[in-house]
Amino acid sequence: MDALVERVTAWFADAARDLPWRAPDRTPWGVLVSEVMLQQTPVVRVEPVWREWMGRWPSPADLAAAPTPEVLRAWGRLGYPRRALRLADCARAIVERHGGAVPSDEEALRALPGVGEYTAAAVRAFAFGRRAVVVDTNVRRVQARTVTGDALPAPSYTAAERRLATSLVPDGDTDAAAWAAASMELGAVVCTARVPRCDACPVRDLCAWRLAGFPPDEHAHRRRTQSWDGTDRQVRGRVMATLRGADGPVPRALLTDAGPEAQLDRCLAGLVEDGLAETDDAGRFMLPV
DNA sequence: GATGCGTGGGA
DNA sequence: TTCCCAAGCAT
Repeated sequence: MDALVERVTAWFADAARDLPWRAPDRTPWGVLVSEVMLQQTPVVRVEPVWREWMGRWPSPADLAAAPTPEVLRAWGRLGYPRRALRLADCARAIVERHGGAVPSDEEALRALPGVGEYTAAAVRAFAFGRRAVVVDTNVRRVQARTVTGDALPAPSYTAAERRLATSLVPDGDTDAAAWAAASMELGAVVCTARVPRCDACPVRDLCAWRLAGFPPDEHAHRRRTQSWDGTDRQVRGRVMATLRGADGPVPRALLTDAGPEAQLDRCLAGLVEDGLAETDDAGRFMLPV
């Protein structure tokens, strides 16, 4: 197991992508912002938004004071706009609870809006260089293949995976943080889900999945292909795109292209409920002030 | 523990 | 074209 960690870490020292939230002048806040934006959203789409965002709101206090419509417009088309609201809530919580400085304690991080097990660990490791068990979808896949010998991890994160991940993390802060970054990077650029680049892998000779002859994914039948066409998500996305692009309040009549009447009303109510939209006295819709 | 939640690009 | 899926979280 040591060889796995050492070699992946050594590989990373050379192969790491040059990302702005990894720059020497990065801040804990910048790291936190990147982690939230990267929740289910690819690096290539996050990078330009992150740069714009950090130029505009370089500290938690800056974002805490930002008007919500500007926050939602700056979030743009990253997807899951509730993350933008939570990030603003998170900024306010950091100001109120921590004097405007991102905490390094994992429990305090976990208590922030939009920060779960993964993000708290990632911020601790990447922003503060401290030891943490950082397990994202990349790490799960790398573990599943190199150690367990499976093509892909189970659909949901298991206790066994957490135990294995914990056992792999080196003792010291520096080594642990390096392993976190390296294992994620390997999964992101080499040990990819669809077409892994095994010839570029630093640990192909010890990979349990390869040594077993690349057995197929045993969970394939359980991986539900998430339908998209006609979903509330699609309708909500269309409504939000319209509201972001509008200068002022939008009459409901201008939103009917988003979906069937009943579904539209359900989605509008949901967006208001979620704090992503508001109505005025005339019943028009807009981004929440 | 299962669901709901956006979006766009690559195979 | 269709399908898959990308640094998860909250409920």
